[in-house]
Amino acid sequence: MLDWYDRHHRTLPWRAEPGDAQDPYRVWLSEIMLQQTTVITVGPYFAAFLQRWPTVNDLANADLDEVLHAWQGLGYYARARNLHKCAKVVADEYGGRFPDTEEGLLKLPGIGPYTAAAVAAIAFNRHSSPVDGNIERVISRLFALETPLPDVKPEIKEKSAALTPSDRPGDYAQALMDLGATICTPRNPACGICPWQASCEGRKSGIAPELPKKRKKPAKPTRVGYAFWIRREDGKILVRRRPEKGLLGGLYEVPGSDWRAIEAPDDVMLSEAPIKASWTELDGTVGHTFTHFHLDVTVLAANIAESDAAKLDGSWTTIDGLSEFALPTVMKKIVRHALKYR
DNA sequence: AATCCGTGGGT
DNA sequence: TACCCAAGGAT
Repeated sequence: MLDWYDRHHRTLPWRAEPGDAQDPYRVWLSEIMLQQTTVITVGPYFAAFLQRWPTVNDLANADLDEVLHAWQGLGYYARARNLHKCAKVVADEYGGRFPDTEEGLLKLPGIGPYTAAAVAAIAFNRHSSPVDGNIERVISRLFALETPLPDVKPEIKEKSAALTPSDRPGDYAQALMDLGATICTPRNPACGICPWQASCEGRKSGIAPELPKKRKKPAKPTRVGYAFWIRREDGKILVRRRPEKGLLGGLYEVPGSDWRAIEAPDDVMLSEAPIKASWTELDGTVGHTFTHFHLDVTVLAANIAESDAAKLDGSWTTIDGLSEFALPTVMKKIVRHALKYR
């Protein structure tokens, strides 16, 4: 496997050249960003973070709002909140140095079993065996494990750990992930060029492409709601910061109603507007899909007097000034819709 | 243990 | 279109 890795070595922004020492900060930052996120998506975010905050101490000294702003669009925003929290812990309690063991790393915010093992192996050459989605796929196929996820996870971890060599465990882990990303792919795996084809039980029995088995996910429900596009006399728009926990926590939003499974009567929705006003319903709706539900938002627009605006909580901003706020993708869509139809 | 938590690309 | 999937973690 390491032979294959050396021959097919991918140069990635966070990966040190062969023989060079790894920077734990870069390894950690990349691993957090790569959680449930593709390499191609992470690239520019990683570069921007590294340029703006070259060390963990720099990141620790940033404001959370700055970090969320730099993270906007990447999703799973709890990662950004925990990233910042973790940087502060490392800077303030660990002298700016990451713990160099799996157990030590596991104690830090935002670092779970996978990331602790990955950073320990890649940054500190510890004999750890991270198991991500790629490695779950590779191992379940190699041993033809037909038990569905997540039940089979402990068995995968056991098999994977037994295979991990003492020499270059970090490169070994990255090799397995590269194998899963480029050859042992979810669909149409390229078994013919796989370095493990001779010993792969899944290939022998012809079930490799169907593994790992997973339980079917429940269908996503649709929720509906209103967004209130409120324009002050000077043309500025009202935005507000969402609570720090939960969906899109800590990011900014165009004020809105609750998002409900069933459309509520107009008077209920309007009672949730920040202010009484003469609303104009804009054409069409804004659709967005989150992890566990679809959302359809209707945008209501109103111009309000300066005296009324003074009663409202939030921040008033010009259209251009919106770029200074951390807006999740659904809110960017709402802004675009409002500007198009208003 | 099961649920919550984003987004963009591929098929 | 409607799914699936991606270097998962917190509660």
